[in-house]
Amino acid sequence: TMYITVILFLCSSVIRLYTSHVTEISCIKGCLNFDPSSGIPPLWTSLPPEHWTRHHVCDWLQYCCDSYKLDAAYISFSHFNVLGVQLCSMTKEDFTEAAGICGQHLYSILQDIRTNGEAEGDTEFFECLMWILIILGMQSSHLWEFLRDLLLSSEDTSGILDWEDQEQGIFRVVKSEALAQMWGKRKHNDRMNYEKLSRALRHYYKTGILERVDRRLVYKFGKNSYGWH
DNA sequence: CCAACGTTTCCTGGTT
DNA sequence: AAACCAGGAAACGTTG
Repeated sequence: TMYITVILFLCSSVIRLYTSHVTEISCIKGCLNFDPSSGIPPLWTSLPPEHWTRHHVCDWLQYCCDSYKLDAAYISFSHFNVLGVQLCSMTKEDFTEAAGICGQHLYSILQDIRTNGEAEGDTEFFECLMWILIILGMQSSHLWEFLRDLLLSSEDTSGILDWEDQEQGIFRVVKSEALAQMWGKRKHNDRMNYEKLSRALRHYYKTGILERVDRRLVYKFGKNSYGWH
């Protein structure tokens, strides 16, 4: 239970963080600079260049050669048998001496990483996490999960949806149309409204996902829902 | 291509 | 009167 709760919390936070920036999964795929099917991204991507070991520097060179189609024959690898700190202190001239025209490319790539370093490391981390969640099929796409995650998130939901009694799983829809808009956004459907959302919720009564509460805009999680305690 | 699933859309009629 | 609620019926998109 603890494990599931932690995973659910992580999922909802990461997904919410992401859906606010990215509208489509394909977008996320496009942002990634590594092939998810071949495993995790190289370690150096999550570290600032200043902290790279000789090995990281080597990996980075290899990556640059592959990704930017640089000819390794022009690169004097002995010049790059250095620590990250030393690599960062190298001037553009040093790079040119070590790898000619490729050196200038490498120099600008490195400077780019250094300037965007922190943020890139962060987004990279979340992209990676996001991918893992998608691969594990943990992106909740069902309406009741969407509501549950919204209720569970510490994020300010601007009083759109609130617990009435979390122990019993009773919650209240505060701003019905705003909620419908959020759901519509998630499903890329701008024609969504509370009339239709509530119809979908009423379908849940027969499957035990929700139980009826005879109060306007109040719903209750049923025995076939989980993760809201 | 099929079928099941989870809605989405539309609707009629009733309640607060 | 506006906003909700109850479900039937059928269309729809995704997934297995």
